[in-house]
Amino acid sequence: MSAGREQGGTGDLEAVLKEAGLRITRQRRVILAILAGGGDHPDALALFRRASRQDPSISLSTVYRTMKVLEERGAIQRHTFEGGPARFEPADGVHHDHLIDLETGKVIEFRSERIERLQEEIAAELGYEIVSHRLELYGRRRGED
Amino acid sequence: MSAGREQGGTGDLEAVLKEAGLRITRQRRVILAILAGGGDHPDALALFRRASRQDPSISLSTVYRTMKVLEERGAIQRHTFEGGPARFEPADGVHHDHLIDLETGKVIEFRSERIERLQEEIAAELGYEIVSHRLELYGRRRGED
DNA sequence: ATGTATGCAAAGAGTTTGCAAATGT
DNA sequence: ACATTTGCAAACTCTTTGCATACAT
Repeated sequence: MSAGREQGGTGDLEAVLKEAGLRITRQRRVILAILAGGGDHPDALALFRRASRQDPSISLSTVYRTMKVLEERGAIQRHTFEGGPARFEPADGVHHDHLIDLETGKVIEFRSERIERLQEEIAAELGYEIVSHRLELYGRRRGED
Repeated sequence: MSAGREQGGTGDLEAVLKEAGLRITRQRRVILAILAGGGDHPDALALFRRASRQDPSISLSTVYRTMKVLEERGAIQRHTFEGGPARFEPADGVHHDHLIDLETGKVIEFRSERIERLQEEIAAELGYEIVSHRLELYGRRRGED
């Protein structure tokens, strides 16, 4: 099992847009920078608030539209954790799962080859092939409370 | 790994309400029977439509309210699969995970002790204890398409 | 110059809630 | 009898969309 995340450069996401023939607008530049630099998993509203600080003209619609475009290109991932709104993170190529701290909402990433393999086996036994999957652990720090 | 579900009797859910000092109304009786007898994972609207057939006076609010009450008592589970609305199933005591057929939306239940154990290990390594978790495989039948 | 992206306001899906009337115990 | 539950409509949260204007290329 492994945990942690590598910071992707800001340019990665802009490159995705450029290569798709899409435009790098002032708003998108701001949003992408936040997404690439945050290292966390903000929802649309959080993104909007952070972006507004740098450019008060940005609208929530643009945040959503930008997320949609990036998601379609596979440049970001959209997660819908229990209950809450969708949260976004830059796709770092390697699939990983999430542990959500129930007190703080903080998200810890991890990856387990063994679990990945087991999932494949299970799907195969049931006669299926996996297209995608989602493993989320909701927990609290040990020795708290 | 194991798959399948056992049918719980209709009385189970009514008993939960009774023991909680809540009332068994005509509407609840209908909704609970559908839930217990369906063997599937209907969303609120599906539940509402099926219930309406037996009792056209039932409202969607009542479906939602009934789900909430049962969920609070741990008698049912609420799942929010990718994108869609919440879907409900009677809690059969033993935790299980889900494989969702992407073509049909059908849900197959399974349980893997090994995965359960691995999850615990991972959480422990990260310094957490698991409160709940969610493992969903999205796939398509092999040899199709 | 041209098509793309934007902000705004309105609409949409899913779910919850306030209220007065109905109903289970 | 009396608290609980109901149906209805309105409110709410999150997200998408139509449209006229602004902007990147």
